Formats: sequence, C-alpha cells, structure tokens
Amino acid sequence: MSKCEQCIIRQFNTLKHLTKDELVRISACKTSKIIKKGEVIFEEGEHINGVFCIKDGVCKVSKMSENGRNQIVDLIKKGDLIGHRSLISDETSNLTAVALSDLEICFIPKEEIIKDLEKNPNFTMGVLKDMAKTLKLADNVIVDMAQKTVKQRLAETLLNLHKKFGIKENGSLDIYLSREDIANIIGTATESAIRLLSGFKKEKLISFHGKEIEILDSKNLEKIAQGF
Amino acid sequence: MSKCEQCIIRQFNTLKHLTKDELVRISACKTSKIIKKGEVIFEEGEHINGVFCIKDGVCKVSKMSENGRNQIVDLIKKGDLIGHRSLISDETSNLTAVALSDLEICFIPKEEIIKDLEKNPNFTMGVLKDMAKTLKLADNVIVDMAQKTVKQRLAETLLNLHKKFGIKENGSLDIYLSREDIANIIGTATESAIRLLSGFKKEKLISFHGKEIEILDSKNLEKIAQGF
DNA sequence: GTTAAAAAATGATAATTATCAGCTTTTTCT
DNA sequence: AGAAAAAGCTGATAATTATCATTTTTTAAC
Repeated sequence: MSKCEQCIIRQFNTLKHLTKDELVRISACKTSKIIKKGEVIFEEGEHINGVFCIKDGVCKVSKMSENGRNQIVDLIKKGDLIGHRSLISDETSNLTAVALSDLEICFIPKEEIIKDLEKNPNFTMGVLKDMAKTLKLADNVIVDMAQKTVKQRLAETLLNLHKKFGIKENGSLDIYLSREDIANIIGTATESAIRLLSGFKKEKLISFHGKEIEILDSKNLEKIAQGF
Repeated sequence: MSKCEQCIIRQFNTLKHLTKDELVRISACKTSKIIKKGEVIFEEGEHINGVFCIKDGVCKVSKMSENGRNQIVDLIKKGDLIGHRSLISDETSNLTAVALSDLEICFIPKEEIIKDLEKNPNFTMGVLKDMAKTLKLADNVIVDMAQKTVKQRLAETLLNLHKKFGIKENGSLDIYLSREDIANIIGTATESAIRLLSGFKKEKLISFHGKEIEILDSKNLEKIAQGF
C-alpha cells in the first residue's frame, strides 16, 4: 500500500497541513479501496467513521428530496476529501456518494483525524477555511437555484464542469455524465435537460456525441448563465 | 457598556466556548451599536473586520443574483453571530445584512477572534461544528430550492419561521416580514408569494392581517411541504 | 452478434410560475 | 389630517417547466 507522506494527492486538500509525522501515523492506519463505477461509497443515514480521500476517479454526492427526486450537490474528483463534515458534526451522513467512474480511495479512520484536529491548529485552521469557502459556494448555489431559470443553470453548469474538470485532447469536457445526472445537478426533469442541451447544440454553443460534450462558445454560454 | 462575560446572549452561540478570561478581554475591545430597522449592517463586497453578535432584533442576510433579484439566505436573530465566515476565509463578504427590526449588536474585532481561534481549541472545535451544521442545512436548502415547487417552499418556510421565531401571545408568528421578503426567501416573484399566501388562507391553513401571520393547520402545511 | 435493457430523444399537453397592468390598502412624511 | 409613496392584491396573459407517451439509439449481457 502506498504511503500518505509520499502521496502527491494530499497536496490538493486540507491534509497538506499535516506534518510528516502525522502523515506517517495516518498512513499506518489508512485503508485503500477500489470502488467500481456505479457503486455506493456511503449512503444517507449511514455513520461514516472517517474520511475518504479520492486518489483517482470521480464520484457524485447527492441527496434525496422529499419529492423522491435526487439532487446532486457536489461532484468530487481526484484530490478531494469527503466525509469530514459528518465526522465533525458527529452525525450520520445526510448525503449519498456514488462512483461515476472506477475509484481509487483511501479511508482514514475518524479517531486519527480527530487526534490531529486537537493537536495541530494549523490543520484545524485549514479545515475551517475550507469549510468557510464551501459555505460561500453553497450560498451561491442556493441563489442560483432559487433565482435562475433551468436554462441559465444548465449554461452555468456546463461552464462549471469545464472549470472543474477541464477538457481532453479532443476538446470535450473531461467528465462523463448521463443526461439524468446533468438534470439532477441543475434540478430539473431529465427531458428538460435533454431538450435544452439539444437547443444549445442547435445554437452552436456546444456540440456532443453521447456523453462527450464540447463547449464551443463559452462567451455566449456565460451570457445565458447571466440571464441574457 | 455591558460586559460579555455577564451577557446571557453568548450562551446561544459559539462564544460560549470561550473562557472567562477570554470574554473579559473581548469585552474590553468590543463596541456596541444600535441599528435602525432597514439599515445595512454590512454589504456584499465589504471587508468585515470582525464578528457581529446580535443582542436583540432580527436581520436578513441576502445576496443579489446575477438576474438582479435578491435572495434571502438566512434570517438572524437574538443570540446569533454573523460575519465569522468572511473572517475565517479572509475574504470580503459575499452577503448583505439588513436589519428587519431595530437591532442591538456588538462588534468584536477580527484580531481578538483570531487570537482565540489560535489559542482555544475548544472554541475552534465549536466553530467547526457550527459550520458543519450550517453546511448540512445549506445542502438541504439547495435540494429544496432545486426540487420543490414554490408552493412547497412557501409551506416549508412558514413552518421554519414558526420553529425559529415561535409565536406571540396572540398566536401569530413572532416575526414580521414583508411579502417581498417572503418571496425572496422562497425564491419567487412577490405576486406569486402573495397569491399562494391567499390560497393558504382560503384553505384555512393560515390566517393573516397584514404582516401578522398565524399558522392554523401545521399538519397539512407539512403535507404540502412534502409534496402532497 | 443478437437480444434485452437502459438511456436518449422528441412530441403533445398540462401545470406551474413570471410578468405586466391596474387597483386598493397601508404606511410614511409633512 | 392630507398627500405621496410604498406595499399589498388581483386579473390576464405569456413563458417556463413537468409529465406522459412513444420512438430511436446506445449499452450491456448472453
């Protein structure tokens, strides 16, 4: 099994605030896992007794609405951490995480993280800053969901996907999402998402073949996202 | 000026984790202010160099959407803190706070809070837990905004107001909101909010005279909020 | 490779929500 | 108290979005 202190991944998340010694200790008790595409990492209501560090792959984090529809609240990629929130609040998870591609993840048990939170103020401060930033983003999402049309949200989502996942050599977004997942990100019916995507294609804002989506005109997508 | 270490208000927020000595120190450098109804406490883009502790009154925290419409993301009441997020992330505020009633607030300068965050792990952990909880709530709001109808959101908002602000002797909600503010909480046009409120009144779910709103049938409001 | 299942696409229609206009009531200011 | 402004309300209509039904395409399984 690889060692945390040598793992480049930690540079991208709050674990970068840990000292070498702390990393060695964590490395000794972490477990690595491969999770296949479509499999569940953890579910709503489950007790997550630790933190997951995504070494490779992408997963979606979602929540069931009372209407029985699924809302994706976050996409997690290589280098991200999940589960630290439930750990801190000491409650069961209110979210479900499902692999969108084959995943390589490490699991760090709760007690180890807590130990570091208590002893390393640098780390705690890092986590705190991280959460403040997430909260700010969450506010923005709330405003968008409440005030923007589905069309605006789709345009914005496409731009966000570009920013977060970048593009492949062929120019298309470096992430594969089903139409249903896209709909569940923007909070609309799958058919509506499909229709709007087709509309964007017709207007030459994007092009796509199946799940390969390419952004052709980000300027105008931006305008649409802003309501013009 | 009153003293923090004797102030009951702090029992309701994360300041309760501070030691007596820390409170005395903070008390010495805090400033108290009266803010009139309708006045701005801080605005989007402003640098907030500290934390506000609401001693009495209610204020709304909102954000402008790119559409030019206002979204209320939180209502803050006696005992709550605001501003700690921007303080932690060290950025300008992304939110605007406006008094909904005459406010009595205390302002604690940034450096003092930072000092305590660095020295008192108990306090830091409290702030961390608080933010984890807020983040969980934010996720719920995102899901509601994305998946629920305006009618569902209004029903839920009325129930939330009841839970948060309680009722007065006469039975009506202990908070005054304009129809516009209500619309800005649920993310809809003012006219739509008015129409739905009238509908609820007709169905005897609520009653109101102006801004005095009374919940008559919380059972059925709950059902509506859940999509029945 | 063929077949079955799942995902994507499209059309028709209904429901929800926004917008605009006009009117009434309440609040604020002098 | 009276005038002006703001807030609340209602109707008509348009735009947006959901739902249901059906077909086509893609993916997965044998």
